[in-house]
Amino acid sequence: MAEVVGEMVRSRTRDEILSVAARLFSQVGFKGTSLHDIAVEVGCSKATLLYHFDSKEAILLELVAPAARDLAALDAKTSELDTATAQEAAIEGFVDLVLAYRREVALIYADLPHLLEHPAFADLQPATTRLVTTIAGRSADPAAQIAARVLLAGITAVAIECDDPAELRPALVRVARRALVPGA
Amino acid sequence: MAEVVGEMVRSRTRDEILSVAARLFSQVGFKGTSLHDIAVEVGCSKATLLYHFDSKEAILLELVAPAARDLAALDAKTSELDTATAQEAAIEGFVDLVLAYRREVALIYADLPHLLEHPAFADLQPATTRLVTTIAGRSADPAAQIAARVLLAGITAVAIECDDPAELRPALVRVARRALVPGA
DNA sequence: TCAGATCTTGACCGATCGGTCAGACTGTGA
DNA sequence: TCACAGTCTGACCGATCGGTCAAGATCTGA
Repeated sequence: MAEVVGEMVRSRTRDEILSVAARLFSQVGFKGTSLHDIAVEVGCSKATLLYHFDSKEAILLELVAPAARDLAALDAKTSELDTATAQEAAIEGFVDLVLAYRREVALIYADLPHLLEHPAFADLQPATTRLVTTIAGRSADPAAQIAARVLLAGITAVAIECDDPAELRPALVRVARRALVPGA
Repeated sequence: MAEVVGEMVRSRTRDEILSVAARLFSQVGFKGTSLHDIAVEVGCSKATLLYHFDSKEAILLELVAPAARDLAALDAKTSELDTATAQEAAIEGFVDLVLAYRREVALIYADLPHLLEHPAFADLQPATTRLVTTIAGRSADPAAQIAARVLLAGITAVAIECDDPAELRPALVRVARRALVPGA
């Protein structure tokens, strides 16, 4: 029982560090946020941050890992479906993912070149590329690929700014279908 | 004549500073780029950079000013047109603008919150908002507004990565029309 | 009560940051 | 030749950065 309480106490500081860091990283960027900034908002010291995390970068990596993992899972899932089903599932799945992970996606978006250097995210780019292809209806037409990339980037950018995911979801799915699905 | 030669010499270093800074700012961000980084690539000293520009921030502001100005001009131009003509002109004008200023748009994109604090860019957000409305066909439907924002952000993101603007232009215009224009 | 584990911190570190300035170099026109 | 303007720079500045560490506080189980 005491172990559980200990875990909860430890989790509280650690979770608060992640929460504050996520907010600051998405507002002013990874480089625009200092350990000092995070510590002040959490109400602890820089040394506390670095007791819980190996480095500033480790905080970022821990924040974005779940979203990166779910992106890879979505890619894997849609690879197994036929073209039309996969396109629909990819559109809805992607919209749901970016709405669920708005902040994390903002971090990935802002620091993609930097994150791509990290081994943990080596598959991020290929997975994204495959997802683009799926959303383009597996079309070889360059215009369809471009359209898919426009919609993915646009959905991401708008989702990031969003306060009401439930209201936004149908509109995002609709604009993607309209732009990408034949006869939509 | 000597004045002209002097102008050319002065312009050369200054232009090179802007060119290198634009590339570095768009690759690793304003905060991710140091005066030292820029100086090393230009082949001069930090003091030379600050001889030609008042500050690091002044370099950024000078880089993005033309694009911001042309965005405002596009907004002004399309405000005077009827809805359908304005929508089409705004779509094409916006695509042309982001293709012409890919790097500068990347800088604006990455540092928007920071830039919006500067008086010179106070109208950037309102102009962008009006452009969204124009591209949405001046529709009051929130879904149309969302669709317009998705397309603007998506076109911007894809244009930034682009190597061949001439090839990309028709595809960008087409996906915007398809997503936004009734009966397209 | 006490040893050990966990959490926290102030002081400090080397490195880098944006920026300044006195002085040197170059070019020019009188 | 020389005064002046324009360009450039090395050395330096104060501030901030990411990170370390010895030590203290707290909690826990025996």
